[in-house]
Amino acid sequence: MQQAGGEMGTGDKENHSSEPYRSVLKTPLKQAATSHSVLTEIQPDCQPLTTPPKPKEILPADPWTPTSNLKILISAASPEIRNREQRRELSNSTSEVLQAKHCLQEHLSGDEYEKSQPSRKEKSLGLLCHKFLARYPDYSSTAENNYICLDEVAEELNVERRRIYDIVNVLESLHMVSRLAKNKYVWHGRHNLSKTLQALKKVGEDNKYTQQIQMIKKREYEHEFDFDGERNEEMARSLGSNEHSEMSFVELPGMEFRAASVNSRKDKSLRVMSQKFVMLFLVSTPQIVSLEVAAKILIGEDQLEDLDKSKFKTKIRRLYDIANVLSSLGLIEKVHVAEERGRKPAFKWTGPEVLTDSQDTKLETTSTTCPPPMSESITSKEQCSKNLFPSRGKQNFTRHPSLIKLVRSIENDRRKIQSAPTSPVKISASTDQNLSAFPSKIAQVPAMAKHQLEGQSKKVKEMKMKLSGSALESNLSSPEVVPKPDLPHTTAPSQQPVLTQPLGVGPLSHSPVSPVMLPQTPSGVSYAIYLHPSQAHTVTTYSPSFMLQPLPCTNVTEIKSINSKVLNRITTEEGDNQIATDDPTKSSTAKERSTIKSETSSQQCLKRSQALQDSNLIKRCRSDEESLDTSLGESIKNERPPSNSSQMNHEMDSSQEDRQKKAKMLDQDMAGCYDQCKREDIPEDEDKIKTKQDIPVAFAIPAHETFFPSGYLIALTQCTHGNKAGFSNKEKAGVCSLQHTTYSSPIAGVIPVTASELNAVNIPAFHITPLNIMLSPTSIAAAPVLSNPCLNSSNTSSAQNPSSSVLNFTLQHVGLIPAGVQVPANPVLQHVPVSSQPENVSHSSENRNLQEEKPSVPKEPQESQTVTENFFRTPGGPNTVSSLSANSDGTDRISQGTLYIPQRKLEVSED
DNA sequence: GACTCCCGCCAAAGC
DNA sequence: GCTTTGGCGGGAGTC
Repeated sequence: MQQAGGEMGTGDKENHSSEPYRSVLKTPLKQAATSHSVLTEIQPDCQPLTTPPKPKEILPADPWTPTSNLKILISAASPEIRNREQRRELSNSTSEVLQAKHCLQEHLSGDEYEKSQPSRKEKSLGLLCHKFLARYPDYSSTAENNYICLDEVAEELNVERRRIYDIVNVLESLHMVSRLAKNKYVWHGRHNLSKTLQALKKVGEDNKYTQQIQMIKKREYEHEFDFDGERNEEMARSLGSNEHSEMSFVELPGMEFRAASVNSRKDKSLRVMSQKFVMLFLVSTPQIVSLEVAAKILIGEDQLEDLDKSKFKTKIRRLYDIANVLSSLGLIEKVHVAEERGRKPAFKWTGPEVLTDSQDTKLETTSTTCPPPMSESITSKEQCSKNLFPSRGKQNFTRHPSLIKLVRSIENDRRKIQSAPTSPVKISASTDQNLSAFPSKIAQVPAMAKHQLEGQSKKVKEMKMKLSGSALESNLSSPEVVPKPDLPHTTAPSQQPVLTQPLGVGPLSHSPVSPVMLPQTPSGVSYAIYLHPSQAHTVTTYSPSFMLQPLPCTNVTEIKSINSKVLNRITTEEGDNQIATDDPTKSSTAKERSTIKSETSSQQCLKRSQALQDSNLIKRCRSDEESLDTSLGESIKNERPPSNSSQMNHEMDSSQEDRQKKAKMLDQDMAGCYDQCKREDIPEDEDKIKTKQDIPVAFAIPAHETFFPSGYLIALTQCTHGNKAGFSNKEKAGVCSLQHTTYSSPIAGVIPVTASELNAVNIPAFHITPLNIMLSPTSIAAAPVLSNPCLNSSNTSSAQNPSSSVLNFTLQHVGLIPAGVQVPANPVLQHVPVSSQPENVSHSSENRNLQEEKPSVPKEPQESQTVTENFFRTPGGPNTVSSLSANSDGTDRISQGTLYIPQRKLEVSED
């Protein structure tokens, strides 16, 4: 009896006032312990665990047993059983319940009684939510009683009303329920879920949650390594002053909250938190959000400066509450992401895929979710959007000027080059909200296959094998034509969606190297940057807009090969799972990542940096020579129906045919090389942690650069073993991979090549010798992960200052000059304008296992060259970059040297 | 020891 | 003034 009194005493006031008997039913272990302690305290000589005096009350007909509570729980989970039990239970009087409980306590020892109680898990909010949801249909009908009385529900579920509030609040955030009146809610089910998710995603994009996540991760990294305190503060201020801090609850038209109370504490409301939490998933790619990041973002929106442990812990608690409900809804799933300091809790979005574009709501529903209407009116969305930020002028985000330029340029190029309906460009929608002008439907496609591809390294290997075989058989000169692995998720007729997506990383990857997905360019080229935690911040901080050299997205094999062999790793600090799209290749990359020596990466990075200049030069040249355009169009034609290539098709001449033949031959060589690479033993261990010194290197390339040289794909897709003379098999493989990557890339022209290099290789005047970059422990390397070969749209504005090597290559392939002839480098090419997209850099912390273990190509240091921070910028502004040769001897060649990326120094050597 | 998250205190808002 | 809501954080249970 005293125990009962003690329990009552510990109940909250609402229990006292309105739910007296309910508190009796709740049987947390904690209460037992409390009762015990109370007894001990009040009656020191009382045997806490001894069976209390048996009351003389009549034993209940249905005595409680150790499994009685479980039965109740089970019945609650099953609507039929639940209702039956509930009816029976409700028919019982309060006294009977008390008697039952007392009886149970009487018959069980303390331990037994505890064991008889539902375990902690059985009382979890998630299970409770399941029970709650079981009461109502997923899709309510008017015929049903959809009203929810909190008191009744609480009673029926034998929980405090407080817990019901937790559930209802989250459901409210998804507009699955709405408050009708005091203690009264209306059940909507999932009817509005698609709309809500769409709205949330839109809001999340508008709020630049992607960037916020990037910043958070950047801060984490910087804080962890204590790199730059000032920058940390700056970042903190940036986040703390985030204009989105005032974001209010997202409402759907017609579903505004009726009660003012819902907005009274909205700033910290579980509803708002829930919506923000969901937003993070919807805008992230892969759709995995760690609790830590989510909590920091949510806190940051409140008061970053007040960030302390207690607040953080509280936020985490709330996020767990929300996550439990969302998990019950089948929207998320708990996972863990491995980090250097151990694994961290995270959640993966398992709900319907949400597209923000028009008709757009493509929902891959979960087992419990029925597909909502496929289309939502834009008007509705706009209304919703207005609702979301009724009073926030700041909500209108403008595209960065550089992006506007880029978009325009790309659009122009697209009109010129891409006319086919199946144009890859269309498929590769930008995931960057800043590039919202480009529908991102396609960008979402990769995510759809994420789950299927995750953890399927075997599949990836098989795909690689297929690709390799295909490559051998392929007569296509362009990597784009390489048969692409069957992607289960690809629903679009065009091949690009999945493949053109940036090489994502397995969401669960936990390598210290954080893969960062760079925002896709409007043309759809996506990039992934793998960041080493210790270097993540460097590049992005000051070169926010640089982009990685795109790799052909045609197949996984290429990517893998690149990652494992050539160390095309991109290290930027910004961006974590944001823009990275879920690509099947991603998982393969993450899982098959092998360690690579930084030297090799450095080499390639350096090369690419130079290539960047070259690409610009090519662009410039292209504007002067139609032949270049023809070449570009030709490459495109190879993978498109002639009828669709309006501008390109009419210019097939003998020189082009010649080039195509060359391309075929080279492709075969490439395939062989590729095969070789494929055979190499590539570690699949994702968890191998690299030392900070073992820095993956990748080269960041301005976004513009990635678009340009698409027209030269044909010539660049080749890889000849002869070029690798002097290299070991692995080295050859690496070189081949590099070449493959480089050449097959639409931006092949971006790859820097010196005249001497051209002489050294047999490949069509365009060979890239592996560069060895010696990275300091803190240096950053970025590697192209994936490119969209289909995205041939080039930015003429960015075509500037090409290097002689590229020019030679171009001219040779165009037939303007003999293969052996070399055109002198143009010393004028010192600065290459590049578009910056700082805000677009994404960072994926979940995918950090990208460091390769494979030995890198031996470095052969020669000369040194210093590249300033401005490497990614030009004096003209954020959209330009200084060439690598800015501090060199005036030539456009980089044979060896030090590459400085924002406060990071890269030791570059060349073979 | 860290992670989870149940539990209920208690204050704000609602009626 | 009572009730409803729900923010919040202690601390127990779990891993």
